[in-house]
Amino acid sequence: MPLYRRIPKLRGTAGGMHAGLPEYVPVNLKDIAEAGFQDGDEVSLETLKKGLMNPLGREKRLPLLKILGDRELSLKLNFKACAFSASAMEKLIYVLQSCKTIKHLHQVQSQIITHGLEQSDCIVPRIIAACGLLKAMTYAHRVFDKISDQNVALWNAMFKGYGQNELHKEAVVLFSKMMKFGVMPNCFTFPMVLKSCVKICALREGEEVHCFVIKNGFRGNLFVGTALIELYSGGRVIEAAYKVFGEMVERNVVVWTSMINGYISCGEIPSARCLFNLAPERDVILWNTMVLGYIELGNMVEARKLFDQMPKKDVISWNTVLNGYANNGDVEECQRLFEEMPEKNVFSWNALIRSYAHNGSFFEVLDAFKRMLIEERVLPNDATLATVLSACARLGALDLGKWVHVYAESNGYKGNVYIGNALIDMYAKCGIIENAMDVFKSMDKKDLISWNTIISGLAMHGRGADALSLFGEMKNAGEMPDGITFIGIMCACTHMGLVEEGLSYFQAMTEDYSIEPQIEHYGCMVDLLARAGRLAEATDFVRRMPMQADSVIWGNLLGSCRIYKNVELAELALKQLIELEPKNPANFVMLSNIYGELGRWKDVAQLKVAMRDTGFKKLPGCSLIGVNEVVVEFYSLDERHSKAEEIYETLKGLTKLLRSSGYVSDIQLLEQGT
DNA sequence: ACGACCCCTT
Repeated sequence: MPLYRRIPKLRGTAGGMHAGLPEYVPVNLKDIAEAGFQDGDEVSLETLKKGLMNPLGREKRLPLLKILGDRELSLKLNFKACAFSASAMEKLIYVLQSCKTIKHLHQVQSQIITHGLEQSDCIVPRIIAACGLLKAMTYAHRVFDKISDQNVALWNAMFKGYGQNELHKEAVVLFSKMMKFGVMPNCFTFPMVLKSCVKICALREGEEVHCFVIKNGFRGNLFVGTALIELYSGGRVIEAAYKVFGEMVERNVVVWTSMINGYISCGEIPSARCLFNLAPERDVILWNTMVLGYIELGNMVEARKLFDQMPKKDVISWNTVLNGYANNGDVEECQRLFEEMPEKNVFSWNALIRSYAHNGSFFEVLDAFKRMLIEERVLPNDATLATVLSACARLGALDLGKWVHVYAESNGYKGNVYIGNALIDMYAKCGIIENAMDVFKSMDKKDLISWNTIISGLAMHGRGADALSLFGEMKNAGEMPDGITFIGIMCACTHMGLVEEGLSYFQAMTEDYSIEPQIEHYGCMVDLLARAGRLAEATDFVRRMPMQADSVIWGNLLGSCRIYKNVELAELALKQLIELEPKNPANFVMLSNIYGELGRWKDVAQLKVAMRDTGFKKLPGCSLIGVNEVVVEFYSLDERHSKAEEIYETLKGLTKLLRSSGYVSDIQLLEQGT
């Protein structure tokens, strides 16, 4: 027990070796100091007793007095050697828990060692826990290995740390080591290890753990049972999960919830609902689970019906349905529900904002965000800022984006990967690739998305060489590229006209990285070839694709046909496009432009008729620019802006300026040619 | 000393 220290540490002049004195004596340095004693004082036991009794005779001190009894001892107080009582131990534990850096932890550890507590059952698990919070599990393992008597609590602390840090594989490996050493797990061990098995889809290992559970008689435990149900549900062996559920003698609402959740995640909603109806007790979490089940299977109507039936709703219930509407694109219902909510938290705001973003209503995203800031009841979190930044990216709202950047940094979101990634994207899309690069470089933790975002950002800005060199750095950093990475890479090659390189990256993607090319990749390759003028090869690529080319591919091909004035292929592309999207007049416009550029006015006229027959008008292209912190949208020949006249005057001036410096537009070329 | 079920992101 930590309360007791060996007597020699509290050196008494009359000797701690006094016959009959218990080997361990509780001491409390703080109390002794508080009672006015000082280091080096020689006191009789009687005095000490009186001093300690004096202030209020707190119960904590009584054991000391009891054990020391009435012996006539004279003690020389040695504060340094004198050790830790409960309160000092608590202090030490508190310090351990509040370690902010690994350096700090080392300092506390040296304290621990000075006091000879480095093997203490009470302290070591806390050290491991502190390592877990500091994401230093390798170090934790070193500490763990140095402990001679590893009890279950220590093992459990390791499992917990691994779980917290997503080191599930390590947890599972450690468990097999534990079994090999013959250490007896307890009821806390199994749920943690099983959870790690679920996380890494280690069903087989999980089954082995299940065997140990049975062997050690833990299968009646509610926590263990819940974990087993989750193991089998996660492994899509719902029958096995149900077997565990059925064999449990005692089931609480958590067990029922896990089982129902298992059916839901296996897509068996009728079974889930059946169990839901049978459940002897339904708490708000079970209701929420069932509502979410319907939502996940796309049944918003049933979800809403259940939601309306709920006897008690918490903020999560509301958010669940809110998110359902947000993800299903029902902005109106989402909005309505949001206003009705009795209590809103940051998730509620995020759902509303995301529903706008999902719907492409980016101005509303910004408005909702501003409203959130003004109302001040709920602070935005990293998810909020990431969504807002992506809206800024879409709108080109650089000023607000910059503002969010400053806000994020002054609110401690500096190390957040989501925000970092969103910032890279925002700056790239707003045209400031240097800032995107700065953000990228400043991130001390980067993930795959950070690399993908900066690579495609550079590619889009025509900085293909930088994109490709970053791809090299990415590999050096040990980050595994995925399909998205290669889209960026191929895009970079396309921009630089590096056809052969592009083709070889495409090959490497499948051969070296075993990434199965998606339609986007084929599209990139078609684009790569077509833009380089190798239209025949591009067409060939389209033919050899394992899937049907979509409108994007044909559209891009049509675009290249315009540049290289290949009418036959353009007509073929248009034919495909009309089949794929008969309602999109933009396709006609493209071919019509090609005819026009070649002076085939008869064909242009014919196409116009065909286009009119479709009955659809081409939506004019829309541009968005940020002016004085406000984003303005305008169309071709748009006169809605209050300063339209001024704008067009400026534009005219700009065009004049461009011409005087030798710029010739396509239209003029056309005029000259005919 | 240690534990389970529901809402959030690029």
